[in-house]
This record gives sequence, structure tokens and C-alpha cells, in this order.
Amino acid sequence: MASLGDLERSVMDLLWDSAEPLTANDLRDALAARGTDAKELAVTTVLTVLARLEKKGLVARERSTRPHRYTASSSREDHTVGLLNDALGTAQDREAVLARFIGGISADEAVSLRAILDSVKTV
Amino acid sequence: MASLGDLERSVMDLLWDSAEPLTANDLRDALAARGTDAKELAVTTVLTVLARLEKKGLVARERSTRPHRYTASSSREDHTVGLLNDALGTAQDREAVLARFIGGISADEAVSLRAILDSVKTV
DNA sequence: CCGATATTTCTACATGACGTAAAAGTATTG
DNA sequence: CAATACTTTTACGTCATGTAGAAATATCGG
Repeated sequence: MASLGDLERSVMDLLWDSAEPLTANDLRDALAARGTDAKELAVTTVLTVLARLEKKGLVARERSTRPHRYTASSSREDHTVGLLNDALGTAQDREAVLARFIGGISADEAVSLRAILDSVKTV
Repeated sequence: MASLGDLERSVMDLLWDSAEPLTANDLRDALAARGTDAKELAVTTVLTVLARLEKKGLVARERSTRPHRYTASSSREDHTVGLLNDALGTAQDREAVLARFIGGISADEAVSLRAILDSVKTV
């Protein structure tokens, strides 16, 4: 899967958090508004990044409207799950990894994990 | 965390699978022996990669012995767990992600996951 | 319909990671 | 000490990414 650079990541975060599709200008403004990094990127920069994200399949664009409108192709969670599966690989040591991983999560998470597992199992 | 290139990954795999520390020459031979890629890398290539892996903290080297001997600093599983946590991030959507992730694992794995969870909970 | 303006596409460059290895330096050993 | 083994230094090509100017194209007010 495609890992993301810092800017790509920021753009995806904005798209994931937005209910509406966003334009390159929307994104540039939102990026400039973030934290202390009032960098004011050029719109072309944002467009380049969007094109790359589109090629990676992470973003869909509406070419029908004039300022093209961009949306995330899949949810943030689905994307993260993809990353998890990438990290886990097809290796045979999945269970060993999961065991260690679970050993490191919080008690709270252990509880909800269990709840999730229960609901899955019932299906 | 540091993600690995193809060669770096191959080297780590060999180190992870080896009980003994390995030398650059050991690794070069082992790499040449892998599958159909009888590339016969130069030893300096292997040494460069090892130096980079050392800088990344993934590999430790014994400088005392003359042909330096290299070992993986942490287990493959621990490394993978690190990747998992990187992928999950510190975000608040961990549970949503875990829910989706678990929804996608096999029944077998669900069972062992449950077993693992049980043992953890008892602690 | 036209010129001004907005938007997109094309092209470009710097940086850093990675694969790759020759050249040069240093240690070992007969 | 000379030959050999090993390590460090230096180097280059490629690719991903951040960044944006130039060029092309579409839109809009008049």
C-alpha cells in the first residue's frame, strides 16, 4: 500500500474529516489555518499532491464541476486497516505479533476488543 | 519508525531467522542463495545496508571480532508491533480501526485472539 | 464573442531514502 | 613486511515527495 508523506497525510486528514468534497483552494486555506504552520502553500502544490493521491487511489475527483472537487475514496479507518494488514504482511507469525500487540494495549482497549470479538463471533 | 527497503528487509529477515550473529559475507552468500535472484551482491553493498540498519537502530554490530558480526536489535515480532502502533498512531480512532480489523480476520485467528485476550486479562 | 480571471496540467527542481559498488583506508596474517 | 581481508568513504542512479512557475484551458463579465 501507499504510505503517505507529511503533506499528503495532512490533505487526507482534511478530506477524511470533511463531510463535503473539497476543492484545492479549500484545502490550501485549511492547510494554512492549521496550527502554527501558516505556510500558505501555492494552489498548484495542493493540486500536485491531489493528483498523486488520486493516482494512489486514495482520492476521487469530480471533474464535472469546475473547481474540481475531491473526496477521500475510503474512510480513514479502512485506510488504517490496510496499513495494519500491510504491516502484518502475509507472514506466518501473525499470531505471535498479535499476541505481543495485545499485550501492549491498555486495559480499556482490551475490554472493548473483547466486546468487539464477541460481536464478531456471534455473526 | 523506519520502514525498510527491499534489500534492507531481506537482510533483516536473515538476521531475524538466524540464531547466530552473521557477518557481511554470510549475508551476501545467503542473499545470493535466495530464490532465483542469484545477484551476487558486492560485500560493500551489504555493509552499506548494515550500516544504515545500524543507524536506524535495527541492527547491532560487534566491533570486537574482526569480521564484524551483526544481529537484529529486536525480534521480528517486536518490530512488527512497532509498525502496527505506527499505523494505528495515537489517534482516537484506534477502536474503530481495531473493530474493522477484527472484522476482517479469520475465524481461526478470532479464536486465538480471544485466547490471547483471556490470558492478558487474567494478569 | 473577447479579454480578464480562475483553474488545471505540464514541467521542473531540491531533498532524502535506498540499491549499488568502486576506491581508499585499516587491520590480519603468513 | 607484503599480501590479503575487512571496513569506511565516496559516489551515482532512481524514486518519492514537497514545492511551485509556466503553459494550457476553461469561465465569466461586459
